[in-house]
Amino acid sequence: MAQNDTVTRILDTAEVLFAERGFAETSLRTITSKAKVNLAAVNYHFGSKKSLIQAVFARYLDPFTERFHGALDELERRYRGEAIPLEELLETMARTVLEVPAERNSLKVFMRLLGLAYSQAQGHLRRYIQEEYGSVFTRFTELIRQATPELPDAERFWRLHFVLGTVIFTLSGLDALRDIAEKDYNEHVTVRDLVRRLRPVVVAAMQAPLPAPAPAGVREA
Amino acid sequence: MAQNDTVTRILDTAEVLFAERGFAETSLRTITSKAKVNLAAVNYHFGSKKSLIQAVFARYLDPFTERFHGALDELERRYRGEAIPLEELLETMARTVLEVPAERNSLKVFMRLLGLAYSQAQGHLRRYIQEEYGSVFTRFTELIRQATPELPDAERFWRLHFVLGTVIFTLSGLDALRDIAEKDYNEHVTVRDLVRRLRPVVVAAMQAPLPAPAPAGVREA
DNA sequence: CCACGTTTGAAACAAATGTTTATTACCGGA
DNA sequence: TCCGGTAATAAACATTTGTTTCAAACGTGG
Repeated sequence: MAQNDTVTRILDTAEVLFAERGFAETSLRTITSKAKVNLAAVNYHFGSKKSLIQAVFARYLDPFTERFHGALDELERRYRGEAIPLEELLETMARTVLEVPAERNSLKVFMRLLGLAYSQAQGHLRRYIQEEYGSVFTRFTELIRQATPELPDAERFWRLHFVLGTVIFTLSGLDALRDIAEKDYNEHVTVRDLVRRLRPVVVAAMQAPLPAPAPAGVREA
Repeated sequence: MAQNDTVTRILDTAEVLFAERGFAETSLRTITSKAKVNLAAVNYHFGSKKSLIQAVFARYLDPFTERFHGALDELERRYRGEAIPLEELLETMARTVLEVPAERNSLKVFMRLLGLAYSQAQGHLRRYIQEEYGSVFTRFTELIRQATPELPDAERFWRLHFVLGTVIFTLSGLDALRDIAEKDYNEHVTVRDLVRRLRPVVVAAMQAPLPAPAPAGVREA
């Protein structure tokens, strides 16, 4: 029991500090002192700081992928081979992302961590996430493909990343943006609120008219 | 001349390393050894690592703001008090962003730095950029406001950042994404090409229907 | 050519970091 | 009760970090 308590307290403290300051900017001493555990406990229970970072992500992503696979199973069952509508897919994705951390009231922490996973260098983290959780993303993009047959493959590829950029960028900079929004528009912004605002924008982006064809013969370095 | 050479070589090296690995993950020793200058040169010429980071940004943002102000002057002259169309404003922004680093073939570095400025903690950097370059952004958003009178202020604020996220995320990760796109779709992607694809998506995002009103009484931590 | 302010250089500094090492405390099963 | 391994603790370790120091080299104006 004592061991579990120490492990949990380290994870709880680490995820908050990581989300607030990033990985390199958060020392093990800051984590352990705030968590009221011994410094060596991190290396004892997790092996290294890198492993601790991965464990922080696993605690969110493991239940997420499980639920998301389940939700996609359910969708495929419901639509029996027919293409699942785009809105339905995006909605399911959003709902699952919101569900998992809601159980611990840590939605904004999870969002910020996702942002950090992309923006911070941390090659080991990207590799870990890709290897451990890449398959669910592949499955999702394949369903998106079936939902948007009118889009050329390359166009869909780029638009998915456009949209991904919107979501990740906004959520990873949420704290700073929230401060401005609160000051300028006197509006308290929750993550849920942001998702509500994101929905029509993301749909519109995916369904935007195709770009004008590329002018021929134009070369660039 | 030798002094200028040292300063320039530090800045050239630092901006590349910062863009690749982030600020905290790039040590002064890595910078100075790669730039073939003495370690103490950074503190001598810039005072501190923080100031070096700011100087890296200033080298891009100074010419950018100058050009952008000029371009906006020209637009306002052309439209003489009437609201400038949204597309025109976005087009001008895009053109200016592309122009400045194009002179040094460093678009992706510039974009990546912009992304880091948002995502990395670095409170001093955000403060510096806000104080030094906030006015040109304020001017731009005011023109955007006049171009989209149908949008509530808060909604426009968030959509601008959604769009900013799309652009910065895509262009800063251009190399990696380009590789995938080339491999999977056998398509060589230029920056111009990407801007062409971005245009309808950005416009659609700004003009998307308003989100459903927030459910009342829902609170969140 | 000299003198003086500027720049470079090698070395040292203090502080902080992740990790390891022994030692002690704990605690459930024989 | 005593033994076993597991966990917690304090201390030390080896690196790495940004910064400072001070002497040497440089170069330019008199």
